Amino acid sequence: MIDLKALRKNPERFITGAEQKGVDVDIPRLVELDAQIRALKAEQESLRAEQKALSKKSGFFIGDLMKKINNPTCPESRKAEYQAEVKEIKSAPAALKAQIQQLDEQIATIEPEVTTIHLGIPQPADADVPVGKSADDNIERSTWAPDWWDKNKSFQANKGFKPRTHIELCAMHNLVDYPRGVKIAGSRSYILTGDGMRLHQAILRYALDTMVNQNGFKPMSVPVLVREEAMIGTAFFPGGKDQAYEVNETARGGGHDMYLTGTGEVGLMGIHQDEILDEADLPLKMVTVSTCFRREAGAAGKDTAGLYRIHQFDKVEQVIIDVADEATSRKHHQTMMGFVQSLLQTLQLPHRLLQCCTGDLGTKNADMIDIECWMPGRGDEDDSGTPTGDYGETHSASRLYDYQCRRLNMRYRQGGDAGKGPTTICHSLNNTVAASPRILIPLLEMHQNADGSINIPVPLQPYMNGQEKIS
RNA sequence: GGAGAGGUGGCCGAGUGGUCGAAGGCGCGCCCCUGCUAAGGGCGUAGGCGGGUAACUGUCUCGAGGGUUCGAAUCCCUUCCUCUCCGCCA
Repeated sequence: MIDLKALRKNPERFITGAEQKGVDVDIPRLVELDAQIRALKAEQESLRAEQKALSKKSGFFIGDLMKKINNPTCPESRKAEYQAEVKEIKSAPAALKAQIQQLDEQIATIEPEVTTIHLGIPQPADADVPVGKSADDNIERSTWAPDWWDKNKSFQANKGFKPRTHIELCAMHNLVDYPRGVKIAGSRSYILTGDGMRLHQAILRYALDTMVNQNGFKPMSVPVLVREEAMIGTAFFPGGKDQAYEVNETARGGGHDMYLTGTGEVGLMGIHQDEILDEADLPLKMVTVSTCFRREAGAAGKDTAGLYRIHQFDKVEQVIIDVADEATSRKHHQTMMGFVQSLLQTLQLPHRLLQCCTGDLGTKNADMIDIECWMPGRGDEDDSGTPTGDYGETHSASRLYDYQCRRLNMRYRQGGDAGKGPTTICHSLNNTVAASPRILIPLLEMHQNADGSINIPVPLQPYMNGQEKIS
């Protein structure tokens, strides 16, 4: 959610920002309605002030008269007299009341539209984010590959044999059971079996442990079934509503519909919703591992085979909540990406950093860097029917300034809730640490041997009881 | 699922229709007093929105939403949440 004060001051900035992100939102309309609503409220407030003053002045008189009237010993003739007096005293505030109510109605007709437009305005991208329409306009910033891999050569040229896709490798070693997954849960479902499940757990645990033990993040277990407020607060709703599974509890008499989260970010960011944090406690660095649910609406037919695009997966997610300072936010962004890069390096996975263009940022981000791993089984096939490989997104690092925390009403100041001085809305960032089973794709494909066996990267071996190979 | 109790400021806790944004206590901050640690005294201590360069000021908020009333923390309705007991249960 953007700052309305900032909008009043400089609507052009937000209009341009929305255009660059390809978001259709009527900002001039909001500016107009905002002015209207403020004028109405100002008028209403002055009426209220008058009403209150009158009420304070006459309250005791009325109370006193009412007591006399209600007294059984009061003669009827006096009662009528008192009643007339009460009626007169009441007439002035009563008239104000009607006016106030009328203004209330006017405000109520405008307010929903204001809220709808307000929530729909995207955070303008930072000036250094390239302007573009779609993922095609994203820009590669850097690449990394282990010594034994030359990214300019084919898989065969690098390793001396043709690659099997992760689908073939999974079938070969019984790592995944797709048909039974589909039987249970429908398309895009799967069952990790045996070493598949072990490897999945190993990478998650390795990622979590690294963040906690080496990088100082606090591990959290958070709800994945949440209220709509949490989805709106974290800015996934209203825009992404069709991407989330809905648990329709109201239809069966429950209090609230619930939603399954598509990322642990929702739970982590929701923790301190509506709180005033102590500046001394910042930054908050938290990590969670959670199951993520995504409907993948609109992706029909895309990446249907394998583990790439699925409805349910597990993800280790990192977030940082800190003071409202651009330089600090930018620094955190780099640091968080650094954690991912070194993780991928220890796993010997070639990858690149991709600067997302304005059109690919999503509404809430001022900046977003995707990290993509090289997946030999993706991409076009050559003449012999062998895939030529391609990068596939495995991580996404977002920088949001105060856009998300404003919605969450998450603030900080000296001394926290009981402290003094002005409150400031926090800045937030989030970044994938590892999402599995998608990360298994490059892991299996890059570490396969000519005979189809798969080397388990050294850091994961302790999590697999010392096992070095899947064969 | 059944029965009951309750939601007030950072915390505890008063307040059942009128000057209550809310007594009192704790905590916290500043100051004073006091020659050791301790104790005492004074003042100050909610957030949002709007207006003002500012001092300041208007308004809203006592779980949430709605209603009654000239006036609601206080009355009515709805709802959410928490706690206790029973049942069930990973």
